Amino acid sequence: MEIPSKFDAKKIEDKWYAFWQEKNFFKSIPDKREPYTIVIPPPNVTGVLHMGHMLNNSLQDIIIRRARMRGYNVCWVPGTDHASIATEAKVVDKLKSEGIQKSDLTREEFMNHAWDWTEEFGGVILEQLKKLGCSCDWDRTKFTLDPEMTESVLQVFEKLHDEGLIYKGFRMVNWDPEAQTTVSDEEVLFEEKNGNLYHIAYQVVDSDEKIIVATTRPETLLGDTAVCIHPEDDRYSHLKGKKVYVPLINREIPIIEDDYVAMDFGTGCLKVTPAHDFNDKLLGEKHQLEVIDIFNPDGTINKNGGAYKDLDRFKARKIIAFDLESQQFLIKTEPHVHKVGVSERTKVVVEPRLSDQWFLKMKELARPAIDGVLNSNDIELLPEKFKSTYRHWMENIRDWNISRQLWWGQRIPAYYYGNSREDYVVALDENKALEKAKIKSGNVNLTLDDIYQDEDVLDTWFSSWLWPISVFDGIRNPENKEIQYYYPTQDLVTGPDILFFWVARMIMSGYSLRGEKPFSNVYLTGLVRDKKGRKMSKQLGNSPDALKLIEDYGADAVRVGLMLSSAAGNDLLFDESLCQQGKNFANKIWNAYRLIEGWEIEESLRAPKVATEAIEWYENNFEKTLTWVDENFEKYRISDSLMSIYKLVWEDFCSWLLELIKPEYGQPIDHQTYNKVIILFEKNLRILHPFMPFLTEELWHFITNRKSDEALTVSAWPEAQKFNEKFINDFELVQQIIGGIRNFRNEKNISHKEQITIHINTDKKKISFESAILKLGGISEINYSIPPKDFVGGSFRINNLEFFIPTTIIEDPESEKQKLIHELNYTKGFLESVEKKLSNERFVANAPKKVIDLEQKKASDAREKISLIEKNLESF
RNA sequence: GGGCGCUUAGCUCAGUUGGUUCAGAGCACCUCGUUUACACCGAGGGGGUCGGGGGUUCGAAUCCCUCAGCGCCCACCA
Repeated sequence: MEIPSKFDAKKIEDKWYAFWQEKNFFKSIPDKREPYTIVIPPPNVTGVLHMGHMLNNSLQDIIIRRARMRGYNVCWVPGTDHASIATEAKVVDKLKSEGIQKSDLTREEFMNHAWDWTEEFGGVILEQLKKLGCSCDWDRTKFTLDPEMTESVLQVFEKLHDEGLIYKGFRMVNWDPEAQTTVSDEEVLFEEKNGNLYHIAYQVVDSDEKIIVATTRPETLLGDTAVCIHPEDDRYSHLKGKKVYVPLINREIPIIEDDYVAMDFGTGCLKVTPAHDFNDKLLGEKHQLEVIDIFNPDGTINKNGGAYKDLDRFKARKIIAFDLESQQFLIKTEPHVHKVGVSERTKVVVEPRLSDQWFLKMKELARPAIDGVLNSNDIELLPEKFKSTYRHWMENIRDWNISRQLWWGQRIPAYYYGNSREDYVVALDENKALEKAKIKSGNVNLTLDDIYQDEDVLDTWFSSWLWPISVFDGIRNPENKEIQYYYPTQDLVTGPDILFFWVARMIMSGYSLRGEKPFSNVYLTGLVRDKKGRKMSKQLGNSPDALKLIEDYGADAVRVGLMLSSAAGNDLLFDESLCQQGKNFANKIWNAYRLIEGWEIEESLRAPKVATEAIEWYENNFEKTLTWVDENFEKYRISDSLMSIYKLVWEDFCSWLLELIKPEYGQPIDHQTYNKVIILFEKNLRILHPFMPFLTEELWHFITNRKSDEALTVSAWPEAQKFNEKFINDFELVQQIIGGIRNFRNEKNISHKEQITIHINTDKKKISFESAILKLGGISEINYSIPPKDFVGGSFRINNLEFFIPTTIIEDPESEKQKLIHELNYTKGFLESVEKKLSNERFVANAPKKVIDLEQKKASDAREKISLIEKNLESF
């Protein structure tokens, strides 16, 4: 068979992926084996693969593939998330481009459009994951809006409502005027903005005096219901109990006192707008102030704004500031930098707004979740540094606003039957609701026409927080075989940005709904950043096209590139050159096989010593590396694992082992060596497979004709064996010696083709791996003796071995001498420092024996070296 | 404002309880090499007072204090 010298990933990737699927290697059904389960962090159904997905799905696939090879019943559940606000925004945009306004549509019409959209774009990202090589059990693909998933969500809503954990509250929430929905606290980003601090004069009623209030939002004065001063503020004490007029609208409002006011900020006097500010709301409640809402849902001023009605909030701010100034209410305006909350999705400034919303009480749910992660270690959270963040958040957790004023999502299963906001029941469908309503209202004559369902939908996270349970139908059928077998899952791999949105909430739902953790390990990856350290995002346009990367470099190469750059839990600065490195590595492995494959086998030949020794060394070395790899996997140090395999294959296998066993040009290889090297190559493929599934599967099938149901992907991960460190150490010395010889050749310009003889200053028995030195050093003969007096040549030292190589190039004796003197002085200085240490009584008294022994060995080695150099110097 | 973390070779980062091999790796760089697997290659090499300062210790990249720079999370100072 003719193997091309370049590995072409494109030619093989689809073939092997189809093969794996056809053979159902990724499929899992409960059996007697131990399960190994991962649920995918479901990407947005209409999303496309970006670098963050590539990173965490590569990681999951590597973990999954290794587990599969280790004999677990591996189940990786894929799926997508309906991402209510993001998807709805996309659909609204699309409709707008077609000249359709959302407000023109009925709920049902809009939903049809949204489903069309989902069917058109949904699942694209899952196809992309296949390109990356992800070995999910695709038959299990779930969507958070699937009917059974929705049913699970609604059941949970009902259950938590019945337990009193879900309640309806008239609360101040973050309102997104663009999307016209509430957003959770976690979806609000604070941005520093340049604004103004307006000093506004409020006329005191029945007095000539004015009181100056500082505010950043003059338009909210339309909703002012008090002015607040600090009770101990002498500047204003005479005004206690008086009233003021709100400028422009001349409404009378009281002056109240509260020590919440900071006397040293602004004028020490605060205007209170309970409808539009979180603090003012609290003040309002405390002092029983009137609440005047001045905004429409779209952020324009409502009828309470009088003359300013229908103005956009920012326009209103300008006009009111202008009016204040022209009517001499505005004392001064100073620039002021402050943080403003913006909606994560739409980037518009959120408006604190009072409205009826549904909430989930979190305090009780948080308790076991805190304990499980921080005390009992039931769940391992990695990297450790996130534990303190987690603790901080969980201990200060606030109730979760789970309602959204959107259509795309699970509609809240609350049905109203009366006029009061409390006249509602929670039920899974309207018939059940009707029955409940009849009972609750006492009115048996109610009909379906008398009840109507809540307009809001549930926050997306209210479905995804159930993900590890709901994908196995563990909500509706808690005792089913699947959930009992697969739950709790093993690992959760995701980005740190959704630790609170999602991870913490899954932990809470797991403990509270199943009484058991949802997963044993949480591994938070770093964020993928560009070379300038910016987070890769669509907005910035700095994220490379994930699919193009796979196209250009091959999936294996991209996976390797990502893994090489991602240290555990640290952010990674992604650079495309890392994919090139991955591609080079793939090509290297490919060519290693090409070399082996090209050898002609001669049955009658016996294995040369150099080959048997080299193989023995490599076998030990392999086991040592494998042990290290396994250890690192346990710690989720995946990139360290890969790096050690990378070095094992490229350096140890290719540069050392293959070079040592390679037969002379045109010569055949012996049967025994050939078989062994094939076995070793195959073992390399096994441990490479999780990282580079396509290439390794291809090569594995090259090696021998496999049966049709055989595949590397379901072969066994090698069991790490005991190894003999002595082989590795001895060979290391030999590597140094060969390095010394090569360096000598380089310096002296001796071609590698030229065979040379060498003297070593020892009459001891031969050095281990002598044959390796002969072969790779290009040495024709080793003499274990110092060279004769008339020797012409040079020398170098490795440890305390001195090597003499004859050369016709005569060194300048003076520079040679200077070099020796320099080395002598350095060694003497070193010896001095070691001796000083050894003569320090406190060192000898305190340091462990091991350390002292080492220092003594260093000293004696140094002495030996000094005498060696001095002897050499005598000849000058 | 509160909390957490980072700063080690040109770049990206390892460095696990302070003690051979602790000053490392990969990439990049320089020199040499068209050797019959691979130039997506081979051989060799240079490069860091471990952010600054102070302390603890026989011994510090590692522990403590402090300063500087950077990042993240949380938080309603109008």
